[in-house]
Amino acid sequence: MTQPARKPSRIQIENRQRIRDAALGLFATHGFRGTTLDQIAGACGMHKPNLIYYYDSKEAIHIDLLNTLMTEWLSPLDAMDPEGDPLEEILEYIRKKMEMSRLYPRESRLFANEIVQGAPRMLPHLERTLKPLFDQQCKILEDWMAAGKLARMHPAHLIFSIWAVTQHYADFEAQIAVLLPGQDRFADGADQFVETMFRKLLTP
Amino acid sequence: MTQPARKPSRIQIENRQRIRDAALGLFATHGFRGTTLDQIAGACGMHKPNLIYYYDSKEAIHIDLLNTLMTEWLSPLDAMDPEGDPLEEILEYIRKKMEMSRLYPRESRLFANEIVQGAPRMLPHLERTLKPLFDQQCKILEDWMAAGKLARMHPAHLIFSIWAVTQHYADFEAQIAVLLPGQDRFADGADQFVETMFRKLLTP
DNA sequence: CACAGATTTTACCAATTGGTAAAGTTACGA
DNA sequence: TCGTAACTTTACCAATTGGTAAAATCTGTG
Repeated sequence: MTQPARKPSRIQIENRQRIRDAALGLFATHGFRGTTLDQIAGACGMHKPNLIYYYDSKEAIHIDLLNTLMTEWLSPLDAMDPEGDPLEEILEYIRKKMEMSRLYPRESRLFANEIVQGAPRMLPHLERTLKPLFDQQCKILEDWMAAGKLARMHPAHLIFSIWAVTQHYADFEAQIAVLLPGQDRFADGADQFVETMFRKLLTP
Repeated sequence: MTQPARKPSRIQIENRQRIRDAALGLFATHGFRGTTLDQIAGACGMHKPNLIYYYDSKEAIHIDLLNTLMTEWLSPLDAMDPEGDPLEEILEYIRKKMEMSRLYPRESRLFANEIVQGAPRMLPHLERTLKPLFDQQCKILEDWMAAGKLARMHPAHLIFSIWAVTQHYADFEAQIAVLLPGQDRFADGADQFVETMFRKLLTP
């Protein structure tokens, strides 16, 4: 499966990174089929066959991106502490998600693309990795609500709404840019709005 | 621009509709470049050159879909009445948006695809059609807040959050299906959660 | 029915695209 | 510094794809 085998050389590490970086932006905006190997090659100053030297196929690049995405993407959710202050734990999670939309919009859009298209290459990942984590966090939320520390609501839909609102700023950036022109979409009040919104929702 | 010219015959009307219906589903899930004319032809039981008989090009089909989408998509937003009860007007808008996610997920995903990819064919539409309507609705919201009928908040971000949460159920359906398996994603409590969420947020 | 125009089908084409073969070049340890 | 393995480049290919030409067929109307 992996191609040149054993110890990746310095050049291999660097060039694979260059390829991933170029491919990430292209896949995120044009989708998998909308991106050509020539585009990726051009974006990272390499020749097409050189890509295939580092990755078996175009699909292999995509899969590699989705794999690394999956782990890094979920880390903030994993960090919620059942022993911490419920409201602050959730608000901190929301802050991290907003920061990710600001710093890594390409990753957010890559994920959005994959899910909108029915998650053809991610369904197993979602089942094996996301689902258990999701269930676990739902349980934590339920316990907090049962203890009266949070307003009662459907925990799954709460998580969905957090994902929806925070990722919207990355995924629908083009639309927001039209509707709030000239403004910094984040500095402008998005963070404050989102924090206020969920604080109001969650306070018992 | 338009091809066969004057009065569209019965057959033309029917077949264009068949083409649009097939293309909508395919564009929504595979994106523009990820969809082939052969796929569209196969999905509506026609031959490829027959599509070109009714539409000048693949792009013409896509543009036609986006045009009709744009008008139908915005109609619920347009229906908000400045004279009505603020909370009920907004909640009714939210209900309509949830219903649209339930009834027309393909349209929602087509729109999402287009925006995630930077709205290459919709930017003018967004500027000319959506922006004025958006500004007008923001003004209405501001007036309601100034009159103390709604909690004070940034009206633009309020609208974004409504769009984000309601469209999430259509656009991320594949993810939700994994996380809430076997359940009807809408009947299960999405509507109730969303209504409660925004009622709590908006109540002064 | 007859027939003109509308519609459908078959055969085809040029460009693009993912990928390969193999020759050339570079980096690096002995 | 020399040789070999790692890396890069050039040329190429088969399949796919958007689209065309034109023959075949169908439809509605006088």
